[in-house]
Amino acid sequence: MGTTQLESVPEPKYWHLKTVLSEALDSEFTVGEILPNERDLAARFGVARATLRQALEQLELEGRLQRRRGVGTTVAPPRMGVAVGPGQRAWPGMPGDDWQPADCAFAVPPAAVAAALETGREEAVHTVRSTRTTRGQAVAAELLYVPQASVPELSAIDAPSGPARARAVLRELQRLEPEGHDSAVELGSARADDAKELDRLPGAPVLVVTTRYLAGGRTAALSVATYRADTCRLTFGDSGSVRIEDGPERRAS
Amino acid sequence: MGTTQLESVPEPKYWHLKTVLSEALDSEFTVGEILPNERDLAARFGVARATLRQALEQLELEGRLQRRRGVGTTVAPPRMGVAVGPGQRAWPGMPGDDWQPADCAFAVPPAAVAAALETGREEAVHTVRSTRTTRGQAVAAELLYVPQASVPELSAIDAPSGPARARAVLRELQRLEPEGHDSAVELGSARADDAKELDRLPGAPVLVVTTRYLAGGRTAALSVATYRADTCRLTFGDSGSVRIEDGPERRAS
DNA sequence: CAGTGGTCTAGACCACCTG
DNA sequence: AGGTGGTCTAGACCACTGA
Repeated sequence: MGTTQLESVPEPKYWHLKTVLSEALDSEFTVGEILPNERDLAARFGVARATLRQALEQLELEGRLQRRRGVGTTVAPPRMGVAVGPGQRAWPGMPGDDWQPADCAFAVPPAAVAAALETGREEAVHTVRSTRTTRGQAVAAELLYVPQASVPELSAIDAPSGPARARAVLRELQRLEPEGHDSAVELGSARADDAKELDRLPGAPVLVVTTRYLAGGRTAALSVATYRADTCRLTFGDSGSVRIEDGPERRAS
Repeated sequence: MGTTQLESVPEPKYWHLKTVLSEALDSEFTVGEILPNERDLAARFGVARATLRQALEQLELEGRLQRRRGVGTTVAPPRMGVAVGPGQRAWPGMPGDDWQPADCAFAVPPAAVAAALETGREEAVHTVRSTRTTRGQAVAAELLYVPQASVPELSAIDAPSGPARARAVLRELQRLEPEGHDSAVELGSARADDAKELDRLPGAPVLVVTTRYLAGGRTAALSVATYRADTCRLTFGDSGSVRIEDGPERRAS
């Protein structure tokens, strides 16, 4: 059959829509500008609102848009680079980092954490909750798990919880000799509590950075940090960060 | 008003559904097992198919499920750790890495890449396309941009494209004195070509690792590697990788 | 060819924010 | 109170896989 198949693989509407919108964002909008609302946009492009939303969701995932319920959709600024490698917070609680301890508890951690710490299944550990703020915006929430064995000097007679306790745990931790650390990054979705701290809805995409701190031949502490995937670019490395502007210049129409 | 508000913030159906399914996956399914189809599941839970799909999408994003059109939904194995830091491919083309060069072109790169390489806006660079395979599965697709200035010995008289050319570029690159590199990780969605190589649909969530290779005080090469976010956990660090099993044991029902 | 997940529609109501 | 994005429904058709 000599039929040449032009456009034999029609791309989905939402995909085409995303491309069109993306180009419009580059050429006709400035950072912070608000877009027309979803119902208007859908009508303008002649698609159902759900289809338009599929395109907007992708653009938000890529950090191009920011949507807030009750407010509207705005053009997002370029993602900010956030250092997570050596040099930045080589050891938890180092001065000068932008982490703010918020609270502390002494409780049995999730089984996965207990396994990594090599503690018993029912053994309680110090759990420090912190928040990382960059340029005035909360970008990450962290849970730091510290076995009692790592901070033997720490007595339970002080406040068993609260910010003061959190700082006490970090202070003790710093007295150990750091022997290094290693990290892993993976995609996740924000739990309800993390979402609240990050000013996002539950289920928002996040980059989960799991870091193991080594001292005395053991895992002295384990950090699980949850970064906003929409606004952050995590930088690793020994000599500054890669600075790739993401796309053509953004101009007003 | 003394009305205590129990359940004043009812969680969305899809969120509750996700929790229920997640627990079921832990307790009643084994890795690789196929779930009932979406229409059956939706009926079983008494929700619309779109709502059920919202829950499945989240679970897939978290690497718990794997869905394939025409086939079905299966329980995904734990994510595999993939090393992207020092030690693994300290310099592109090192022997023993699991990257496979596929092709090469000599073309003008995207503006963002040209800026990072500090090349002219219209200056063509060598562009090597590679694929990374781990345990028999394609996990990443990479574009490596190499300015002509980094490989001056390379003449254009050999094959201007193809796998042989790709290897030639990498070979020349290895002759430079590596001075380090730095990387950044961010969330993205797969372009059509990357999606095809990774056996995913366009728009699938990916982790984009941008690495700048330094030599002679300049950026000698720039790598943009696209990793499957659903199946990969990227590991960095100097002493092995963190191995966090993600959740309770998985058993058959 | 039957069955799967992927796309799309046209509605409805809800939660949240701001004036 | 009015407008925004977020959730949900009950359908329909399409693209792909495998027997």
